[in-house]
Amino acid sequence: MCEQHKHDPAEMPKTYDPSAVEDRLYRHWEEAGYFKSSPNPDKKPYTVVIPPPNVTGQLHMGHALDETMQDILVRYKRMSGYETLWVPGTDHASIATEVKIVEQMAKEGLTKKDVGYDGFMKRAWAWKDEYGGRIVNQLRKLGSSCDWDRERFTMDEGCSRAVTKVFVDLYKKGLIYRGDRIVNWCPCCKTAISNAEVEFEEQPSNLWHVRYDAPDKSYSITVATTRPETILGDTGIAVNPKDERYADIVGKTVVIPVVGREIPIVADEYVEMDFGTGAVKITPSHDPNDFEVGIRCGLPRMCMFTEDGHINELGGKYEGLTTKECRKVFVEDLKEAGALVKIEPYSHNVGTCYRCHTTIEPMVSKQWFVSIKTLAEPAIKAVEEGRVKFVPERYAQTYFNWMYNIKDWCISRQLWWGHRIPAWYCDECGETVVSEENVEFCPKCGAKLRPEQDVLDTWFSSGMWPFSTLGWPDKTPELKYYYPTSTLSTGYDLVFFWIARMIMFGLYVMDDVPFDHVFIHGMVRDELGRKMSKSLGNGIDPLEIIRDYGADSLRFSLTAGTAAGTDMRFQIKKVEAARNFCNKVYNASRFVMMNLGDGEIGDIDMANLDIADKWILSRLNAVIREVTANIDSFDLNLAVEKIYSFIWTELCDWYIEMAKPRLYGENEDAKRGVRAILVRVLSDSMKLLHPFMPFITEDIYTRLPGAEETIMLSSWPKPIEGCDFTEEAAAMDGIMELVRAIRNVRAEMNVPPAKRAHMYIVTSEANAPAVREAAPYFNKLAGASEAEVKLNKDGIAPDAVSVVSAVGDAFIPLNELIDVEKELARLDKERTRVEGEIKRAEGKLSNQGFIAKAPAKVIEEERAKLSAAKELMTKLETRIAELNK
RNA sequence: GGAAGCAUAGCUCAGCUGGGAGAGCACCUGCCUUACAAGCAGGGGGUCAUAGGUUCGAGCCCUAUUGUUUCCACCA
Repeated sequence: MCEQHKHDPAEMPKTYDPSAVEDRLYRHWEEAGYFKSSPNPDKKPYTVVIPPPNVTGQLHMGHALDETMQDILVRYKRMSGYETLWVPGTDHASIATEVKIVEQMAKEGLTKKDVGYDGFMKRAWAWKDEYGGRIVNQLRKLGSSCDWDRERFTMDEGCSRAVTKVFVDLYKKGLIYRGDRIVNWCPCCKTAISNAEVEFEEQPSNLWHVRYDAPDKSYSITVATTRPETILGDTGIAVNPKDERYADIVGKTVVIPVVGREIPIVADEYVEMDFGTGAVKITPSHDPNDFEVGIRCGLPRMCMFTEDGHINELGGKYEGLTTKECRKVFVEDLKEAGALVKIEPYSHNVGTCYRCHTTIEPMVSKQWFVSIKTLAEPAIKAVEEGRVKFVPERYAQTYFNWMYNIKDWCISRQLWWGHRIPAWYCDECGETVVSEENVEFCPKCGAKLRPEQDVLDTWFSSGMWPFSTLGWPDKTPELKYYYPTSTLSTGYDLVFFWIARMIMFGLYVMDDVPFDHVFIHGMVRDELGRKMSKSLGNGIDPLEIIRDYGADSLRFSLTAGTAAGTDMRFQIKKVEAARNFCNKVYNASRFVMMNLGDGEIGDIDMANLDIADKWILSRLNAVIREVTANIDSFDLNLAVEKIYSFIWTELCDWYIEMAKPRLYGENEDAKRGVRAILVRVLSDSMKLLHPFMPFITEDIYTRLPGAEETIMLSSWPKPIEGCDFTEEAAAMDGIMELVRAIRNVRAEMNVPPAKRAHMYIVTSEANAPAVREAAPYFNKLAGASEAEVKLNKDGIAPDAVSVVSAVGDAFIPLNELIDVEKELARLDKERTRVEGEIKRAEGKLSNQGFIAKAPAKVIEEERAKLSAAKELMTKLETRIAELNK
């Protein structure tokens, strides 16, 4: 027995120190192989793939929240008997990582050109090797129970093969094509990006009204534009075909001011007659709408910008200026030429790059696209049919909105870090070869092929994450057993980027959804509700919180008090509250272990339970049921709050106090009984809490007698059979209410806490057995020297302080202390409260509608409440009359 | 322009299928009661944004309004 106590509880320090526990336990778990999983036909699988963090990233609060959610589910399912696999890994994060490497090189005065492709890739892999392990170790600090043997990287051999195979397959089926389209161009990253990667920011600007004259000045037309510099690339002016103002000049030409080029006036439905002047300049190469108009009206394209956002050689004297500089100069020139009609202040949305926040320049260029509608259709259906469920449900709506309006996906990036597009071009005959294998010579003409330089959008590979990590394209046992995965947890910001792509690829490649549930959480904001960001400097480092308070406290603070899917503010006060809870849990367990004695801790002796025992066991059963149901429905906040209040209030504040008299007493049988219950209740509480606070619960659990090797592989608690003592538990609740009432009176009458008093509890025949059983607890809980249970008031001094309650009345002769005025005031307050209660209940019961339509159970409860209240009122009035005598 | 969320105690937020308003922190009072002062006991504090509606009954369902946040679209 004694050796089960790994440490002498008396030597346990008074406060819990997570730093002494967490790293040691994690190392032990990992070494013991508790996180490992392999296909097991005897069990149902539960699979989670981690949203792979950027390989060079650092752990932030968003990760902390995300990993905590996943670890809670994974640990819960593992304890519930599932074969549970959590696949960890990292994302190469093409553009994000490349931006960082370019920045790093800039510090050395180097550019990509200077180091060349090979030199750059060498640096990139070195960077990956240096920082790739960092975030993964930070995930360990949180307690994440991932199977680290299965760690993957989006650019590892297997994932890369998956990417190539899917690309080639889509190409062969005609679902990937290459063409000149208008794309979002980031002049800073020097690459095209997808629509999803553009963020719009409202910026104050102007609406410049510019007049275009006829070649012979016989007519003119004025347009309004927010981007005057693109006038250089104008190839037409468009008006609405119904617009009578311009009807007679449609088909004629005007001359671009300053530039001098002649362009046609065309008619297109796209133009709104009542916006601006009703005439729009058309720059097909630099505006998505103009691009479409250009196609419809047969206007030529003129690309004016270089890839780094400067005016190119077609810009004449403006060549070499940035678009911003050009705007300034060109507007001056327009003014000088007398073509600038007016400048109107105008605020509008400007597209920016989600990585570097540089203003996006829409530009026509040759890019690769996924023909997305074909993939989107089954993905929409899967969610409509509930094969993928969003939690909370409303995010399915967000998903549908995006999917219904989805545009072809630009997947090529003019970057180096990423999966190279498996395409080759023949400059001799113009052939394009797409192949899984490297090809050197043109199959048509035999000339040497030129390989594609572009890489794929990073989300192309992460979209395959749920199956590429399980071995696809190989037919692995893992793929067969673990796919589809179970729950995918992530923030709502990734619904389009990632979730949608995974569902599309999953259905296309695997012919099955990638996961059953998408569990969406919100963003972690700072104390003032602002986004945490580098520029604001308001980010809070989870690792610092872990260092100062422990991972358990961090996890608790991220879980409690926040509903799923909503943003939360990070408050250090919440972490402190969690830390205090850890300490409470720790001290409760210290108390239990200090009082275990030397004998063996047996099973709960069902034949010798007293009313307090029955109460706590009933409560434990209820909490087990509720917490289990809450986790099953993803209400993690409700679950953890219930465990919190069960442990703190019911176990610590009440049951442990009620256990003390027996533990400190002489009766060995009673001691044995109460010890068994304490151990069971504490042990089950630790299990319920374990998914949320893995470290402290393991630390405590493994010290308890009868514990298994580790809590994380122990079985999830089930309600104890035969321990739902409805009546006794209700009676105990009544007694607790009486105790609270007595404490209240003592406090209000300023009775010194140390002052003990003889008490009489007058109760009914029906309640007497329960009250008799509970009588000893009044000593400890209500400051009684003795509590004498009686069926009437005979022999009780008439001036004793009285406390009335449903279960019985307490009388405390404190003659020297009683203050009749005060006592009357207190009773009067009580009477007002009870009066209200009677009025409310009577109101309900006299309502015919209520009687006729409310469920019988509700009516019955209401009747019971009314009679209890009336009984109380009688007692109160009697007492008030006595005192007034 | 479209959509969604939020509005509950001084603060930050819970409140599951409608049946007597909760937590943490803060505040007031009293306690070092041999698990815990990071604690214990007691207390004050809310016409649940506003106006209607449905219902026997609404913080919860419906409609409108106001405020607020976010997402999507991007009419120059």
